Amino acid sequence: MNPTIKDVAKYANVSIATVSRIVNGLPGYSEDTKKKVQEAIEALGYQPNAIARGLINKRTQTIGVLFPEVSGMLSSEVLEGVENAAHDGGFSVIVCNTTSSGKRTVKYLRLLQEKRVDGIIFASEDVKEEYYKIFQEMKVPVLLVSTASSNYDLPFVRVNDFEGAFQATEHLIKKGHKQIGMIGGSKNDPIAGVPRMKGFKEALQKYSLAFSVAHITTNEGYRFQNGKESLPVLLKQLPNMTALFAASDEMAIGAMSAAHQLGIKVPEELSIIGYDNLKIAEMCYPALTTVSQPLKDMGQTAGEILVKLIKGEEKEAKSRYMPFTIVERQSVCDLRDK
Amino acid sequence: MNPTIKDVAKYANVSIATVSRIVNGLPGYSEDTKKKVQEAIEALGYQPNAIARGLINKRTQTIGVLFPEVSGMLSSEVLEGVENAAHDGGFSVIVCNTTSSGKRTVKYLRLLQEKRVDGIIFASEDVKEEYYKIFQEMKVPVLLVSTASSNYDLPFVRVNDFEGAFQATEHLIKKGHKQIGMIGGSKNDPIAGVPRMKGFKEALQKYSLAFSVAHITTNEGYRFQNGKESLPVLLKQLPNMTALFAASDEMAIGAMSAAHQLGIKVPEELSIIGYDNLKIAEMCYPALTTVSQPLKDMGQTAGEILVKLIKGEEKEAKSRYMPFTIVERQSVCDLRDK
DNA sequence: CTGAAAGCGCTAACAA
DNA sequence: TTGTTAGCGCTTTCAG
Repeated sequence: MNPTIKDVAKYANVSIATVSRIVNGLPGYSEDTKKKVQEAIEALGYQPNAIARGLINKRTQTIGVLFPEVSGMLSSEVLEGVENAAHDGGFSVIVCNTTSSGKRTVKYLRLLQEKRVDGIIFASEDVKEEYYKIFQEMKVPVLLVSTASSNYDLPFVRVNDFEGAFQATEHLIKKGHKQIGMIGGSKNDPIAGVPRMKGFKEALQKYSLAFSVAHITTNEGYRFQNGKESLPVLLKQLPNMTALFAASDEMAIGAMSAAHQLGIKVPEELSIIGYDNLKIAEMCYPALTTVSQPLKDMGQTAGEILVKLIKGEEKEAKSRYMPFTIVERQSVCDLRDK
Repeated sequence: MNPTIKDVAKYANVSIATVSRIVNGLPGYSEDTKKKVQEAIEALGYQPNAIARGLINKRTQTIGVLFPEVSGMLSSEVLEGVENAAHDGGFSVIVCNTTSSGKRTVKYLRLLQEKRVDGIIFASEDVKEEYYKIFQEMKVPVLLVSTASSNYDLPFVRVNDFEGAFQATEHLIKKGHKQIGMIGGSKNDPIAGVPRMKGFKEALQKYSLAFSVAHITTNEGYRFQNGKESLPVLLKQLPNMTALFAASDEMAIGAMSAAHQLGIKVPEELSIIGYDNLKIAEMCYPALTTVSQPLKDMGQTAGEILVKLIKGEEKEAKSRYMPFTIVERQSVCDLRDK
């Protein structure tokens, strides 16, 4: 067994209260006893038991983070930021992979409740009523990252997707493109689906360019495969398309891959702009021009806000829109050059 | 405050001991009281407090996982497997990002010790003496994933890197390549560095092909940038190289990117084989032929073994070499066709 | 079948 | 400056 505070007290010939004070840096002892106790701690290799502390303090110094997919490149960057902020604030993070399953999410939420985590970060998924109820039961701060809740008032940290999509499309337009298509997400996705399509549409309209349903393909997910399969159908719908906006980098790269196979040159014959700025965006060829979400920063910010909320340094959580930028690489060509 | 076992007992007019028995599925009560208690639990929304349980059971149902970089694509796949296995076994996982810093690693280990985690998974990094000492102090099972310890006897789950590299090289040779180069890792890396270079070298020798220091470039890391910068120097050292083996997918793709920029066609003029089979391997163009490590499986297996060890279902942990395969895609051409 | 009570390791009054 | 003591919420003997 690990030595306990009692062992230390006995070894140093003091009471456990004194040891506790010294360990916690509270006032109330002489330099002399302090030294004695520290020697005892050293000699015994004493480590305070965080579990016992948690029981009494009602604080576990732990937060839970829920992702739909921990191995996704998007999640993992966000996670890194969260973990970093948590660590700096003296918290540990428990990761939960919901796999987008409602049952699993609820199960995890219950678990986090039993483990008495001090706060929760919920990422990239819509908040169902079920979840919201548990959040309320738990009475711990909850923060949404790269998602928002349509139905409930929960603080979030994310990018303005409408704006991001709008500017991405505008970027294409300003490069002289007039026939622009979009590989979109799901119509039922109120977070990454609808707003990005809306941003695309409104950008076209602002510049008086043609827009119809034929300009967009929708997809179940935002993966490579979705993009790859979407390109041919978009091409059929919009034969003289010179540029496209994909609602995710993975889809953009899928489209790029399909283009290669079809013998379509990127960007000479087809310009592509993505969304996310994952690490792969600069690894593919040609390197992908994309809307950069500050993923790690978003995680970090969410973590920091959550920690402040837990510590009571901040009372009301205010939502944050994070700035995005358009990162120009090689996948978009300028039509005006010709 | 959350309701406690006391509240339930009072509500149901029984003792806390009885509630405890029912909650834990132990025998010793009538159907009648069981019903009463369950109603009380329902009515109060009682959730057992895992912290209090942990204090008494000396089990937190939590494991710690340490990665040098949680946002790496390799780490995140392993993490997914670990999380999955842990969850199935009734454990939560705390992630720790060591950033390859010794100090930070030690700090985390201490933290996990204080939090009384039941086991540890240590990934992708060499085990320093400092760490090993803490492992021993903690007296919890430790499992290494995709790494091994040269100095200490710790169970691991990984791929045989020498064999993987050997077969990757052999694959190139069997496709008729004779001038083969390698973009290697670090000479000081006993895990992914040395064995892969050795595998490369011995494969060449087995087939009586030329080998010299000029056939390998070494790198600090295994990143895209390393590969990108390595290609030109390797090309200078080995001007008539027709194929190369990169010690990681990221480096392979970096080399591919550099090749594109130099106007070298892959695979027609230069074949490339990677190592890892990350998700990006099938996303790049041409899709990367590579040595596939079953990353998620490795994490899953490690998680499962650790859980068994914790539960005492297994006494001695045996190390496991996981099978790898060569995934043929489009980045290697067959010279014999000509 | 059920309850009283001890105690897990610690913190925080309250005394001394 | 120090020690005593009462819990935190739970499990687990040990009686009844």
